[in-house]
Amino acid sequence: MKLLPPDFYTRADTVRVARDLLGKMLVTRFAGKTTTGMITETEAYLGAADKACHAWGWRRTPRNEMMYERGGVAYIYLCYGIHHLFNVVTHRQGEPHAVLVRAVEPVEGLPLMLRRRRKEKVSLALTCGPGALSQALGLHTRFNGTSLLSESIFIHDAGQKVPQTAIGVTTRIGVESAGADGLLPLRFYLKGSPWVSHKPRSH
DNA sequence: CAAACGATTTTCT
DNA sequence: GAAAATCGTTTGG
Repeated sequence: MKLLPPDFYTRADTVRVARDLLGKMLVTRFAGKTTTGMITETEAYLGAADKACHAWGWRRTPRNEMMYERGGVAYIYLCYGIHHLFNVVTHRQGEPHAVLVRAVEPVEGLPLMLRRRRKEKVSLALTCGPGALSQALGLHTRFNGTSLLSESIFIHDAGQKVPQTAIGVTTRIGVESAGADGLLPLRFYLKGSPWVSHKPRSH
């Protein structure tokens, strides 16, 4: 198994990291129970210059503190009082960039995912959407700051090839209030995969 | 200290 | 398609 190395995450090009994360395996292992999802959809958040980013204008609060860490740790925060959103912190320490994981394809530990989601049957709703996949994989805010090379949360390359031409690009979801930055093409997904939170527009 | 607000999901009409 | 659910964080007085 090829664990993604530290320098995968510390790169300054967060867009590149967001693209490279597609097709990789996101694994959680809590109390010996493993769940795995293949990453199918991501969004890049580009630090102080990005109005849609929590760290826009170098805003620094207890919540977004982890974004300022060296790339390679998890930034998990509570959204709408209900949903735990999982981000991969990128770039060097002091540069608050991150990649939001918005959807995965279930790979391993399906029964546990179903139990966590309180669902009977596997469906797209199981792991499509940032709040949904986090719940399925047990990614709770209590794991905020956890290393992505740890025993409990890690990402590995299972050999899935993703050529750049297989990646779809759109604007990010739910950041309309960020003005022009809300229109930047920073959402990436595996073309043709049903495991994405919003279907690409058809003509 | 009070009040508004989410990088969403689910349910109901 | 609209609206509720739900609460920690952030902001303003």
